[in-house]
Amino acid sequence: MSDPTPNDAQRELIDSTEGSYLVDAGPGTGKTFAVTRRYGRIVDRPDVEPDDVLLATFTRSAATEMRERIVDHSAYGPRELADAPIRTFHSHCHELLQEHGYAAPTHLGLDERITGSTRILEDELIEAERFREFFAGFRDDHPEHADFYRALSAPGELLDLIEELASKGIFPSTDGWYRDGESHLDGDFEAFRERFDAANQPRNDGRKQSKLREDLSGFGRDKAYRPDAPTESALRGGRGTKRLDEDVARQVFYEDRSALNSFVHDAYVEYLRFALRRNYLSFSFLQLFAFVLLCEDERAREAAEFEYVMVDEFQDTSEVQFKLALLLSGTENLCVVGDWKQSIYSFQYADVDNILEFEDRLERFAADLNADADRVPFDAADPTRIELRENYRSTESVIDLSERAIVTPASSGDTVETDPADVVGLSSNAAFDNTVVEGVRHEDEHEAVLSKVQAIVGNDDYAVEGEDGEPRPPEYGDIAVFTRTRDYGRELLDVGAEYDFPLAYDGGVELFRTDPAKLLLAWLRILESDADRGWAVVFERIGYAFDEIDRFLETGSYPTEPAAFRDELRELESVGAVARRVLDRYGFTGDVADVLLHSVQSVHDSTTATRGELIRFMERGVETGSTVDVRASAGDDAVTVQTIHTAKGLEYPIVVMANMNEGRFPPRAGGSSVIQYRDPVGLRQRKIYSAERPHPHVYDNWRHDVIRRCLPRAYDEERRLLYVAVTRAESHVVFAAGEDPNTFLEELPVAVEAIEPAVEPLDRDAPAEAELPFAVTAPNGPIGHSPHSLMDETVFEETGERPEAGPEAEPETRGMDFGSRVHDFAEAYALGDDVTPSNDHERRVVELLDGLSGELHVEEPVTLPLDVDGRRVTVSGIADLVHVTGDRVEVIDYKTDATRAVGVPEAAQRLLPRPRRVVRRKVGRDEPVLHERRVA
DNA sequence: GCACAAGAAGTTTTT
DNA sequence: CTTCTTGTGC
Repeated sequence: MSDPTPNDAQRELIDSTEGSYLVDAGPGTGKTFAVTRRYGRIVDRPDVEPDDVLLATFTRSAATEMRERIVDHSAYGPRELADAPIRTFHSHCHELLQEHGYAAPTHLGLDERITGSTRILEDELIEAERFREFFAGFRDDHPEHADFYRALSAPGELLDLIEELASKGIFPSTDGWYRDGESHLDGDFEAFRERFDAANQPRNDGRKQSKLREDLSGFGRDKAYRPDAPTESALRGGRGTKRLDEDVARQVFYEDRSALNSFVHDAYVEYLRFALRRNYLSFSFLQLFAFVLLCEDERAREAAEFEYVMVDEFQDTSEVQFKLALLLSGTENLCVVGDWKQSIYSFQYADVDNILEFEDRLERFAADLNADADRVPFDAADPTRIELRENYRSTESVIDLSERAIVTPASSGDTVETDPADVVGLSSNAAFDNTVVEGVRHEDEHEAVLSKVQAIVGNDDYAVEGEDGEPRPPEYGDIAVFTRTRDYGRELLDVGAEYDFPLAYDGGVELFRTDPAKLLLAWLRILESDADRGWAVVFERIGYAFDEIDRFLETGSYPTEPAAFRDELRELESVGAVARRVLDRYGFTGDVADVLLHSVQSVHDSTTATRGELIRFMERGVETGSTVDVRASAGDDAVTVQTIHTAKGLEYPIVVMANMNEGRFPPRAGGSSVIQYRDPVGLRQRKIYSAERPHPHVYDNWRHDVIRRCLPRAYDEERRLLYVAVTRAESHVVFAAGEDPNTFLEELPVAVEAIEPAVEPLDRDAPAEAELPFAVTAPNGPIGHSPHSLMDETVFEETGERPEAGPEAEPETRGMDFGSRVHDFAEAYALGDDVTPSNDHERRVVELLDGLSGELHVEEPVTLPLDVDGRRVTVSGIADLVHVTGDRVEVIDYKTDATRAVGVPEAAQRLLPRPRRVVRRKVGRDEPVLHERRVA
């Protein structure tokens, strides 16, 4: 890739070892090459040892790669560099705490200690479990925060908030907030007012109302505000008014948030204590304590300081990581390397302003850290900027396209702030430029992609550079298909499997929604309680018809073979052994099965969960769609299918950017959290619960509704995503869309051709989507939907007046407790168990369920719009199985174990989904890479 | 050209 | 929860 002889800019970076540097290193500019050479140059000096130089990376694999390349080019061998500080921020913090961190918690007022046995909890799923456990105890101990428990829909929401605060360096202490944390929570009115004013400017020379006023059209509709909220017309003024009153900024910014602050504080600090007592630290807390340690313990700081600090992929760092880099710098020799255009990890708390506003932040953070002690250099830092402009990967045409992409609007109302002139332009080093940039379009998107790929393979028009530097016709392995979402990738894989198309998926799989997981869950349920919901799955898998299954379950006399297998499982000691036997029984041997085994085993080991808890853990995994990574090994001549995020850092001769057919973009994850932190307004609450009324009542926060429209969502990250995708390509870029190309595709200089997919489907009758495109009538009531929805306020809204009177002694009957109790009741009732309602809520549930008789529209996952008293209520859940026999279709929801059989209109029968094909793929001998995480 | 309302359709990414 | 579309009315 990059030439062994550095170009001028690389030379400058390599040679400039003293002082502060901000390096703009675009894709393919030989960044790793230059950074590793720079490192080598520094440590090869007689007075410098590897221990004097910190090279911080974002990922372990990047650290490994750096280390290897340094070994190749410096006087040091692998052994001498084995312990050199070339690491991720996280592992360095770990190291630091091991060495000096024993008393770190005391600086926050905590009595607990960090010891050699304190473990790092890497697994987010397990952390979520732990947090759930913590929060249950916290609720019991702190009844004073009851209003907030009602406000949260799940504890995970609070964990997310805590992690976000930690990523920004906002920490609690036992008697308040650490350093100036509280001021961040309170926000910055002046900064907010600037944004308010910007959004409140009338447009078109004053002829048109401000964006803010327009967005607030319909203010309060479908909302329940407290009585002190202004009416829509009071807020917006009468018709023809062009802007909101200036004073609104003040009104919405200032509200009493002391109870909120104190709730978040208490939960935060107690969770820190809980984690320490359980002897574990999460990734975020690792950084939190490292920061506190370096701030408070001068001796530790001095011992931890480096003469040289380099940070790779700086665009991916969080605020706290930036500050850690400063604290770890004993001199001004700080060099950060990155590319703001490739910052696509904001959900991971990466803060693109670290690099975009590097100079400002450097000055500000250094001043903050030095406010009450002399902690870091950089008092008068004047960082030098170095720009790497030579691109060794892509053709000029591809680079041009990418530089258009980074300034292309994502939607019609989107304004691009970036000035094209501010983008550091790259120049290509490619031997030849035969680049094809084109778009294809057909409503059968997947087929369109596949047939386009077929048209490219072996086609000289799409020649790529061979090993010898000469053009050669492309192969499958030269092509990568990128998508923004995992789902699209999996769909493409499913379609590809029908044609035996050589596709290799690389990325996350929704583990607990796979067949192996469902069967394992079923057997665990059988072992736990001989549960019908377990047996039903097992019998269905064997192939029994539903009436037969019903008979088994009713009589309790099971076929001998599965019953014998159950007895065999009962003999096994460990859950791991059970899992292995179950997976063996069904011949699940692929990557998914391996990862499942590992996952189940590790959860069980590390939380000492009982089997029952493991079952609930898996159930939650099904509900939340937890994913684990499965990486296909390269080598085979196959097209790589992956998300853009997964593809970052990689390169392919030909890139197909699929799924370019959505003009709209999804709301930001976390946007729906009830309690959230946002710059510059601090901690805010979207919904407010109040115990003042006889029945605790939920109000929407009108202030929040105004505030959030002053902080509009920017599409910069979508643009950066597109930029990352395009710059992966060496030679050719193809965009693929469905019927309607999105704004990106329309705005880019790409000819989009409507094509006829040439891949002949094996089965013309197979529907493109697993959906029953017809309405069916529910035979007798409620069975078959998830009672989850009964937690939903709308159900109560829709079914009549909310309960006014009631036992006042139950202030916590709403919110989570209420939800789960009603859920349990509803589930039991829906399943026909012999339960009788014991309070008004449950009576209401019975009334609701009995009253359901409307039309059912079944999809997968299921969304069931039901008519209740002529009004529409949406009830959702997951259908695990759509079973088709002849002219009947049966829908099962494993969670409720509910089944529903309905007749299918003849005309619709050919549209029925076929049983889902299990796609299994060889992934070579490599161990599957396991990265578990939650998906909100 | 602008204001306003209502409906429809989209509903992540993962070190 | 957001954006886009459509239709009505000033």
